[in-house]
Order: sequence, then structure tokens, then C-alpha cells
Amino acid sequence: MLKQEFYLRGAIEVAKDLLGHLLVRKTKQGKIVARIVETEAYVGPEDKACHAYDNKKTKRTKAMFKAGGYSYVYLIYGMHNCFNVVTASKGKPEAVLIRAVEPVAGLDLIKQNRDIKSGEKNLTNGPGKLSQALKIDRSLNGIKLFENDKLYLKAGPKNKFTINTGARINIDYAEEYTDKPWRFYIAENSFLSKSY
DNA sequence: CTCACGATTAGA
DNA sequence: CTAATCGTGAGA
Repeated sequence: MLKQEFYLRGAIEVAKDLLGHLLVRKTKQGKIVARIVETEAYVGPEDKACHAYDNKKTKRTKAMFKAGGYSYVYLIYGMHNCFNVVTASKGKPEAVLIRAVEPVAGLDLIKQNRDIKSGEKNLTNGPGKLSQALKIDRSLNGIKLFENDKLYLKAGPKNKFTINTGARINIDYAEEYTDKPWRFYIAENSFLSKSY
């Protein structure tokens, strides 16, 4: 399991470092392991795309102000959960959105949770999809990802891979922050949220 | 209390 | 391309 120190850095740095690591989810039904292949950084008060822009502290964004290593799960469009990892020190609202993962173990459980007919590559290639696949919902908001047996991060194999960057998705409202290259993904991976 | 809308997805 | 669908945050 990754220690809390891993998360106590800037969101951009953690977002890049998270690629290739493993997300572990344990439920009553069993264990699911997935490799993180795509992330986005949301950098604190100055980032207009961040829910906690301008240090806006509300009931929803409260978790982002926690110290690095906590989870931030929220509901978007009234129907989808998104899973984020809080980064930086306490009081700094920074987080990394996990946008896509690649199934490593527990594929049968993932299929059971998703309940769709489409192909295997569509199981976890989007923030809402992977949350559903791993049974992540708002009951997991604000938990410690470094001291917990239901949901945590684990160091992945140290394979070499190329990290690409790009603009973040669907944040057109963020004005000059819309085009910041704060999305990171593993090159030539087929489980990304969009095809390149 | 009302009310508009989104860090999305599935399906036509 | 659009509908689905509801917690959230702002304002009265």
C-alpha cells in the first residue's frame, strides 16, 4: 500500500506518478485490482476547473481540503460517481481525478457491477465507468487511502512506459485553465477514456 | 424554500 | 446528436 507521504506533494506531480500504480478495491464479493492509466490534476484555489477554486469550501469540496491521501468522491450529472485522490498538505485543495484504469484482477466482478453488453475495453475507460466497475460511491468519500482495507493504492510493477500529456476534458467553463496540459496518460494503452 | 446545471455515459 | 437524473450551491 502506498504511504501517505506519496500523496503529500503537488497534484501535478502525484498525477504523473500515479500512472502505472494499482487501485485495489475489496468488497463482500471479492477483490478487484486495476492499473491506473489516465489521470487529471486539479490544482487548488487558482485553478478555475477545480471545485475548490478560490478556496471555495463547501460541504461537497470539504474532502479536498484534507491532507493528501484521502479520497474525494462526488456525483456528477446526477448519475455518475467520480473518484479523486486528494493531494498536497492539509488546507490545500488539490486533487487528482482518476479517469481510466485497466482491469488487472476481478474482471468477473467488474462485469457484474457494470452490467452492460459492450466490449471489455468499455468497462473502465472513463471516470464514471471505473467508479461503477469498482463499486465506488459517495459512501467512500473522505476515507484514508493509506490506512484502509476497502479501497487503497498499491505500487505497480516498474515497467517503463511513455507518459503523454493533454488538455483536460469537459471543463469548458474554466476559461484560461481549460487548455492547461494537466491530463496525463500512458501512451499506447487501449483502456484510455478516449482514443488517440 | 426554489432552481439551474454539471470533472458523464449510453444509445440512436 | 441527445436524454437521463439528482446533489449541490447560490439566491430569495
